Amino acid sequence: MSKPLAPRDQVGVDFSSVDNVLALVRERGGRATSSRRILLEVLFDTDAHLSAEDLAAAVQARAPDVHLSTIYRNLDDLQRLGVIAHTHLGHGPSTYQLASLAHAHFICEECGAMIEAPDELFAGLARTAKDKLGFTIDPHHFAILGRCGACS
Amino acid sequence: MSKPLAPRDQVGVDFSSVDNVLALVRERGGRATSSRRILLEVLFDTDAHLSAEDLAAAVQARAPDVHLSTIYRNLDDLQRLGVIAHTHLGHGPSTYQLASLAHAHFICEECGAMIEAPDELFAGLARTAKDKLGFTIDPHHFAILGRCGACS
DNA sequence: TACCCAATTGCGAAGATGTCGCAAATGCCT
DNA sequence: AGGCATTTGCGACATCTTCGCAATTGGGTA
Repeated sequence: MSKPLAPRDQVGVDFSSVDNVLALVRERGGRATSSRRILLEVLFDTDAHLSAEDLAAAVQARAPDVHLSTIYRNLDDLQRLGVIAHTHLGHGPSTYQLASLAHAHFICEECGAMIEAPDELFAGLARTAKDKLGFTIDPHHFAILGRCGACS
Repeated sequence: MSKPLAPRDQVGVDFSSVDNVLALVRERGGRATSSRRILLEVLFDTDAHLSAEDLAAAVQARAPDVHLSTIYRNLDDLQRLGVIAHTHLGHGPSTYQLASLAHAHFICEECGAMIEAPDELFAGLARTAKDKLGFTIDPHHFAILGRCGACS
């Protein structure tokens, strides 16, 4: 399970449950290991933005020997499958969540407040960037920094 | 020279030359050291996006003993004065440039291409974020990721 | 069901980037 | 020229992430 999943191969793929994802993992030559299953259960069970360390702690609550590096490797694998995505919320560690939950973020550089935003907000920029630069933006991967209302 | 410069104190401040900046440094209780001067000369002399290591290499070409940590400290100081700004271009180290040159960036997640963009492009998003979220965006600090025309 | 082998894991080391403490050196004011 | 606060060189440390490697394990096959 090492190559990225081409978009066309994802047609009809169902990421709606841990078992479905694990079935996909096997289809791709991967193994349904217990650390993988527990990690997925944690991810399916939250809508928070968790760092690799957070996830390791949650997984280790149920399987203490799972190593942080295993978490990182599984996160990479699941990301290549398109099941999860990671986001950079300003400085600090990356955070991970189910790809289906992806959305944009505004982070206040002063107080650190995070505002989650619907993609519609980026429709205008997406169109302009496409028209003027030929660039297709991904508003999810990196947060937009600035000042929140309270701090500005 | 440890406190940030309040915006009102910047009225009329002239950052247009190394000597002017150094004069400001002194005004604020700092010293016009040679590592500071050389670093500023390097920064004034390029419009590229240089990492701390890049800058250290450039400075060390003229003063071999300047340590990387000195570069970091001087960059912090100059940033607090508002002379320079740093930008995150996707993964990898921060890059630094004169604040007067600041602009937005689009980075292709596939090929790494960087497109520099005028701020006008963000006018719509800036207004929408302000209206709907009370949030004032800083489009310079973090790049917008996505796919360039060639890769999408 | 036992076997086999590639996929995965635990573990520690190492890499990348940035920060810090401290004693020595150095601007700059008088 | 002297005094002293600022700055510097240097190495250690902090944080986040990746990697090498030998041991383990999932799961298809006989």
